[in-house]
Amino acid sequence: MISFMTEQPGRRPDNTSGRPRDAARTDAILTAAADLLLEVGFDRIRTQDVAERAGAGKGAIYRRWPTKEALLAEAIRNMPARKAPVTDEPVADLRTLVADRCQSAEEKPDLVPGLISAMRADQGIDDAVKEGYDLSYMRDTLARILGPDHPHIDLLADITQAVPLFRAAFTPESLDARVMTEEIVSLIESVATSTATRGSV
Amino acid sequence: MISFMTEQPGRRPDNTSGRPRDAARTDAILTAAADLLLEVGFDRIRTQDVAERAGAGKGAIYRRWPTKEALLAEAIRNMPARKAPVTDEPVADLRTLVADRCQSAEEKPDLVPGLISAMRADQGIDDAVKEGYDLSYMRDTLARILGPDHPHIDLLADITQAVPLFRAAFTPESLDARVMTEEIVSLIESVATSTATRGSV
DNA sequence: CAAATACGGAACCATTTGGTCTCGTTACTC
DNA sequence: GAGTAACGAGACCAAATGGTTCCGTATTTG
Repeated sequence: MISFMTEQPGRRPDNTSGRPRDAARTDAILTAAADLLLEVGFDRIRTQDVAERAGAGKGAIYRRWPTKEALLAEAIRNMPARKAPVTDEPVADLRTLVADRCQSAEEKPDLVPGLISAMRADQGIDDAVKEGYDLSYMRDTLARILGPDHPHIDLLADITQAVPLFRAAFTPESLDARVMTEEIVSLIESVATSTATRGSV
Repeated sequence: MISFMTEQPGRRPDNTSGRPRDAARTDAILTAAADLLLEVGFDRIRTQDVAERAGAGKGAIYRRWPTKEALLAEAIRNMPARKAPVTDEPVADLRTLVADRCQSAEEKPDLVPGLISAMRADQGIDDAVKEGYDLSYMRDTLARILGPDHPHIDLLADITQAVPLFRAAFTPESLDARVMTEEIVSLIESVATSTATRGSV
């Protein structure tokens, strides 16, 4: 998480005089941006929409961020990171993670496609998204099931993200979160069985 | 493949008089649109670009299609369908298909993200893409390896499409087509082994 | 040859939208 | 209280671009 700017070059030469920035406004704007990101996707957000939802004026936005992309990049970085549950049942932990991913794809189908679209249009967005895209929590969970050196961990981790995204975009009719979760977990169990049978590397 | 319009309501009440439409122009426009689709992705195509590349005027475009989306929808439908090779080595056939998919993701990383973006903006594009999205060739090949009733065929077929797309969008540094091909084929072989060991359903 | 329509090219129009500016007001420091 | 800057709201500006129209020309039928 990156904190909002406390000073802006050329705008606030003397930060002791005048009415101070309202931190609550900054927060409201970031929250509005994040909400819209989830609801309609990046490419359908207009600055006017963000301002209205935050109960703010566009001036309040551009006083804080130089461009729309800078605002949304910060909103993206502010989005909460996933954390992996750790119980003594690794497969149950995996199922929780996969289910979460599948549910997101089902309930907020516009988020990731919108991000893909935005990453193509703006380098700052591209950086922000890639920076936040850390699948190590998924790889760790898979490692507990398959063993730390299993050759398919990276691919399986990507699969847990890629398949829900893909189905949301191209075959929304096969996007039942529960079914998809079981398909994916079942596949991973199958891989685990295969390895166990043959003996690991 | 859908043929171009031979008559337009309100535009050509009498199709025997006047200079006829030039079929070569129609073709050049569709080709230009398809090329741009592969090169820069849907959302960066401007009608002016299509016209220039086709050596045509914008008038020639709008004489044939009512909107930009209609033109590009037809260009999408015109794109050649994949066909599955069938030898007596199903795994080799699979590798060919997967490699093709991975190479596309590597060489034309803007196509599919651009389509996703465009599907969000226009229903006609959404229809055209989904109509052309048939993974049965991949499922057939997988069925030859895993058996026709294997429970993971649908998921694995989606994986062959989704993972290259995902990596192209989010982790381009891990987008080596050869490596990715082997990862995916190896996973599928692993699943096949697992099934064979346990006996099929 | 006349009528009709397509052609490329360029000017043109209309809409959308990111970003700026202004106004009257409010909240802070000195 | 004086000075300064943030606030919401809305007018405003500028760029991009989908789509139309017009021009002079070429190609068809009759």
